[in-house]
Amino acid sequence: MSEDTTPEIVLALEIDDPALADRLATLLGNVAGLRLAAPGETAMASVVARDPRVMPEDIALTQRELDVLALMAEGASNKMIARQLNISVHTVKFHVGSLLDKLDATGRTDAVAHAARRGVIEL
Amino acid sequence: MSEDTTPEIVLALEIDDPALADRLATLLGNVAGLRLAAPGETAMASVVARDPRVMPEDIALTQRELDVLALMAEGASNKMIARQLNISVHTVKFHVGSLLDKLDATGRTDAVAHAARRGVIEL
DNA sequence: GGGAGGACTGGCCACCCGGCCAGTTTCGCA
DNA sequence: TGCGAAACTGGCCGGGTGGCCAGTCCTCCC
Repeated sequence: MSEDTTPEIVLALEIDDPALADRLATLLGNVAGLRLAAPGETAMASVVARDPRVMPEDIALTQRELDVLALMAEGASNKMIARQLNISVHTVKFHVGSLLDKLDATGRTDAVAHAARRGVIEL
Repeated sequence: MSEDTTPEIVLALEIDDPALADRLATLLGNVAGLRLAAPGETAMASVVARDPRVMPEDIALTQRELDVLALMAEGASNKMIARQLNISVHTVKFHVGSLLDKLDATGRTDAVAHAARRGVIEL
């Protein structure tokens, strides 16, 4: 069938590491049906670095901590989280405390930022 | 040098759109020197969707607000921000208030999350 | 010269946050 | 069967946060 519909995928490279970026550009540049985005062009998808700094899973958050963390990322207060999860504010504080500890954060804002950086949560 | 170090690039697909993900998987699956990551495998880079929310600067934050925002994302308290920027805590609160307003956030955590989502700051 | 906006500062105050102490139940596992 | 981990709850309290009021300096622009 003729490819007049040309479902060509435009990919952007967003890689800091020059070496890796170069290799990717070389490899991806020769793939039919795929094109690297021109500077400033709007791409359909991007290739981003998945840096090797402490990958998740070694953080080991409990399910409940994940619940609390997700609501924290929404900007919810302890009171709101308590209401949402049907637990007391004290319990929320308990989980928040564990999160600050495990994520090595100084406060809830820092905790959310750290978690997002490590891919534990998605903003 | 010989290629015993096998510089094979491991790519992860993090695309929500099933159609796009499928096409990418097909295209990228046949590229020599490149491999798609197995589920759970640590990838060197990821292919992510470049959603159309082009993050325009319609938010219009002042330079000072950006300064404060950046430090907020680091988990800094108002006091720390004041010290860092050599201004009073009151002024920091003033800027934080403007930030909450402009970013439509309920608190500093929410503000940082919103800003990160819109690409105003990088975590 | 007068207005508008930005940056900056102060006081005051209700509320929230995080850390400390203490306790309970439930569950899985050795 | 006992023991640890997880989840849950309470009181207390110092300090942080955010919203309100007020004001002073600038600079840019009509």
